[in-house]
Amino acid sequence: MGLTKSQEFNQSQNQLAEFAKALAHPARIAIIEQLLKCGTCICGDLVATLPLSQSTISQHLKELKRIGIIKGEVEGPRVCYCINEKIWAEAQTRLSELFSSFAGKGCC
Amino acid sequence: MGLTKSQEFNQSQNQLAEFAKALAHPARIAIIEQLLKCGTCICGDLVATLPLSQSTISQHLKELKRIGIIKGEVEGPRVCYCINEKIWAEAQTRLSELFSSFAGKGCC
DNA sequence: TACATGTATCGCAATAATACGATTAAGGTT
DNA sequence: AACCTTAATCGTATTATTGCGATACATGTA
Repeated sequence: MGLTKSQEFNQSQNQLAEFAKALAHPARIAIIEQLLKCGTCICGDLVATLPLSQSTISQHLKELKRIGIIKGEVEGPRVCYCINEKIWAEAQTRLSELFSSFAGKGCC
Repeated sequence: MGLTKSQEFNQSQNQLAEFAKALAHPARIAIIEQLLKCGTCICGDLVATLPLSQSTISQHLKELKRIGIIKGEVEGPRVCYCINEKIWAEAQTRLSELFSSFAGKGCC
């Protein structure tokens, strides 16, 4: 049917998938990298840096905001974006839990 | 246009995005969790566990295999899947690099 | 060889994501 | 108020992803 059956999986699995989805596009990786590096930036900075239009970047920012990874603060006519420390740390924790649960049992 | 402009981003960004994409669906999280827990399993095990059809699960396995996160070994009539340690470790390294590069500079 | 088991692939349908131009909105500045 | 700057949203087109049934394939077993 083409409808992702999220409701058939548990909350932990869906949350992990959401965090991963935030990182699942090179443009969003680039946005996050810039935020990590600069601490803060406005949409216009990203438009100047990335090979995408303003509307597309705005859309990616919206998606990152929806997931919670970043937050934006209105600052006059512009919006200042930065990493949402709390959610960022949570994503880190959840993902590293997943990775570290590998016991290296080897293959068949 | 709808065409992801991967070629406009660097290899590191694309690779990170690919690793994240592997984890960006609850079904694939569930598959990976089962592999982490059991060490190894066949497609039929997953079909018994997950709320998805055999063909859909086979597709997710194919995607995970394409990215390299898992590998499959033919074992008689069945295929034995397991985590590809090397790639798994690389994904872990790359992702934790990203997360740990946060200096906590705070927002505007 | 005929059959059973387990997996991959094909074909299709539907939803989701990506991207852009144009427009709207919101906040300063003159 | 008129205008400029900046960002968000709308509308649309295109590609990607998800999902399933049916079928093909591959490998054992009777």
